[in-house]
Amino acid sequence: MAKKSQSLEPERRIPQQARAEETVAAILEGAAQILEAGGLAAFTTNAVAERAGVSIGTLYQYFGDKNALIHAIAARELQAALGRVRQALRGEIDPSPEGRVRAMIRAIITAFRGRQRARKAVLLAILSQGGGNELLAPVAAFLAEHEAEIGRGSQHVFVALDRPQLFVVSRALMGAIRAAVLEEQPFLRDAAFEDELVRLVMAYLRAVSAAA
Amino acid sequence: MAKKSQSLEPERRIPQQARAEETVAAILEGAAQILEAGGLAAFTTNAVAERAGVSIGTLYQYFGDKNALIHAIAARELQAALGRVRQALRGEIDPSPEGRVRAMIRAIITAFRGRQRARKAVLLAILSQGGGNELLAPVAAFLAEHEAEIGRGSQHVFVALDRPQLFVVSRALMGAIRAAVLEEQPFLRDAAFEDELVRLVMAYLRAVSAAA
Amino acid sequence: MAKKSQSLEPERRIPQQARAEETVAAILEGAAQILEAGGLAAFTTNAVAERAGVSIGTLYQYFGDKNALIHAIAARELQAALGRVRQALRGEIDPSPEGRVRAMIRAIITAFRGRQRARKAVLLAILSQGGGNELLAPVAAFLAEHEAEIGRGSQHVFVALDRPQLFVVSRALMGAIRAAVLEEQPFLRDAAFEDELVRLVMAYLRAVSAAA
Amino acid sequence: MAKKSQSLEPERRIPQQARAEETVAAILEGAAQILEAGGLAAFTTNAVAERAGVSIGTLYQYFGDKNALIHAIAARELQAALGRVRQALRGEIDPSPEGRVRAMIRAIITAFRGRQRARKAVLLAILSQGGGNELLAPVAAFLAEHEAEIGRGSQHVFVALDRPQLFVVSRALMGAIRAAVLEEQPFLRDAAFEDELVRLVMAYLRAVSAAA
DNA sequence: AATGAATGAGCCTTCATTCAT
DNA sequence: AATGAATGAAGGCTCATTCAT
Repeated sequence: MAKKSQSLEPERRIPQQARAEETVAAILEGAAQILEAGGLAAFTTNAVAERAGVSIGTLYQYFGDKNALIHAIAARELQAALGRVRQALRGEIDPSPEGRVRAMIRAIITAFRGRQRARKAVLLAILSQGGGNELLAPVAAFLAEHEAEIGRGSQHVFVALDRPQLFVVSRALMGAIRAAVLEEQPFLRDAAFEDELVRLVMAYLRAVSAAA
Repeated sequence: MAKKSQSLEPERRIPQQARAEETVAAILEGAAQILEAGGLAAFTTNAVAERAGVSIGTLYQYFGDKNALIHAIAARELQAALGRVRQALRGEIDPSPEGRVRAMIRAIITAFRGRQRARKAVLLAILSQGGGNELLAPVAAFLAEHEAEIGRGSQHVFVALDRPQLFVVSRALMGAIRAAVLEEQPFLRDAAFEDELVRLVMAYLRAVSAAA
Repeated sequence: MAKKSQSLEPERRIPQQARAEETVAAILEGAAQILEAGGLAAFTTNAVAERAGVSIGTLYQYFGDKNALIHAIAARELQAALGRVRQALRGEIDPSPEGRVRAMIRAIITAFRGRQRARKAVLLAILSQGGGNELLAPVAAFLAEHEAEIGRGSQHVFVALDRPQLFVVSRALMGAIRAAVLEEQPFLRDAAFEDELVRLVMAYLRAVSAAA
Repeated sequence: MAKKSQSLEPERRIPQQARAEETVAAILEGAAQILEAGGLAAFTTNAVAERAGVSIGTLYQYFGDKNALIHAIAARELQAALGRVRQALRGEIDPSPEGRVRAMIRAIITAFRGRQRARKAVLLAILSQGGGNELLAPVAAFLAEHEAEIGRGSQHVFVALDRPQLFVVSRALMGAIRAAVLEEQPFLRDAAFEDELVRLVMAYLRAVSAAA
């Protein structure tokens, strides 16, 4: 794989017309489909272009190289996932801390369902080029933001977490979910899995607050 | 047409002479070095052979295909890592459950130093072909063995964990450590980080045992 | 892993531009030249591409694999040979059955001159993969067509031949010619040789029709 | 394939001891088995050595290169075939010309049964290197010898065939049989096939003698 | 803006052959 | 005589990328 561009955004040509945006969207969608259907092995620029119904030349008009394309889908998938989490958190009712934690975990797990292969492939591709860091930032930010929310409120069970503590919970939680995705664990959909994740987070939060 | 091999062991020829064993060792070492130096992208059979100071034909005499080679290093690296953890656990004194947990976590963190890229690359390669399951056996064995140890003793705080629970703790713990490594977090060496990990695991274990 | 193709026609891409058709023609011609010059041993995809003045990638754009290429030249050579036979049959005058048989035999012998090595190589290649059957269709069609012609006319000496009989005459005839060619027999050009072949075929046809 | 030796006989070392002869026999038998089982594609020197239960080095002690090995089996197979034909001709009873012809044809067909793949592979290999001529000598000799026999006797239906005539019948006959073998025609075992061959030869012989 | 034919570096793999033991 | 580990030239094939139209 050539290493030329690291940018998350298309670089060659910034779409300025409606048609161009459609083209970019088609390419991105085609890429996601290829990934979902055949994994990273089937993910060739030619295959993506064909699936997108676009010529290979056009693809290169919007994505400087294969890398740029991968980063673009990664970003797209990530945004979509975060959006779904945010969405899922909107409707939540149970205001207890555990209720909130569970809501968040469920939202995340849910966000990770569907197009699992594509997600896995993207993850793998990103990781294999050491470009993962940029993508973690939004996740961390999201967690921090909602962690804060959880700590707030009348019940206020939790003290605020410091940096390392925030790091540990968030990465531990994501680590478990990510592993389930990457290893294609069947219990990803089980209620028991969700329960254990809730237990993990809650136990940690309580322990931290007890120590304070 | 090539006949694909999935075995962890070299398949083509089982070394019968001293020279042959040296050759296999050289290839494995060469492979690890290439991986460490250039990651998966640089990992070509020709490069490995050259680094190992062996002809490409010789490499294929012992490893049916590129895959077999990757599996072999994966197994080797894994054994080495587990060995280092085991080693680190030997010297431990504090017999309390928390002492044991801390010892293990410290051992793992320690084991994660050196040849990180190679380890990462191997992991990626294995994961990207879905062939990882076979490699889990030794890990499971190791965990079972030490879980038993941990659960032993007068205090006996913990009940045995079931499959999903084991998955959650282990992956959460590894997820946090891995993230710290990959993101090159400075607090990787801090005692505070270790403390939080211990807190996480202990809190979870207590919560599980309390629920039982 | 490559996906094997058995089709007689280029499969990868059906030429849609004039340039593409030229390219395919160039490849086919290059392949025939390589075969003629160096036989099957020299027939490597790289050599063909180079001789054709085309990149190896381009070759594979039109021929899924080496096999597809061989089948394509085989089909081409066969068509050409049949064409020459057909051509040679045009000018014939003597309308008697023997006259027709002789015309055909002479046409075949004539058709066997030039690019002999290429023809031989193609034949060998096809046979060595057992894929020859598909190529028999045109030959069968040709024979049927001309057999009908021969059987026509007032004299109507011949009954239609059944499958084994057709096989026997055609292969016997071709066997004798082929042997003469391969062994480079000097009498290949003698009228006497042609006479004997005619005698062989006529005698057989008469025997069959007498038995019916 | 390297082109070094064209000799029919092992060249490196002429077996002078019983053990050596056994070794050569084992290699030849192994080669025939490999050919029968996997065709020309599976016929690698290493595979032959292994099947023969001999080291690759030993194989090269007796056969200078792969070619020499192929020629050796070809010669062996040919001798065996001729032997079987001779054998089959011994017991023949029907002394009529047609009886003799049929006996010979049946003997030849019979000789071609069994190990068809090996025979085919050998034939192909020989032909593809243009080295076939040397192998024809024994066949020609055999045919001449027996042709004479057939023409002899009280009934004496046939005049002696001249060179081109002998060539035509023999090659036509062999051509039909060879084609049936190479194309793996199922009717190779049918009585009808034999009948047609007999008809072909007899018709030709009668035509020649009638003309004389 | 788009097309798609063309490119070619380079990968994986095979297998005939050698030679030290 | 025999062994078998080692060799390495060479072949088939892929795929990211370019550029003339």
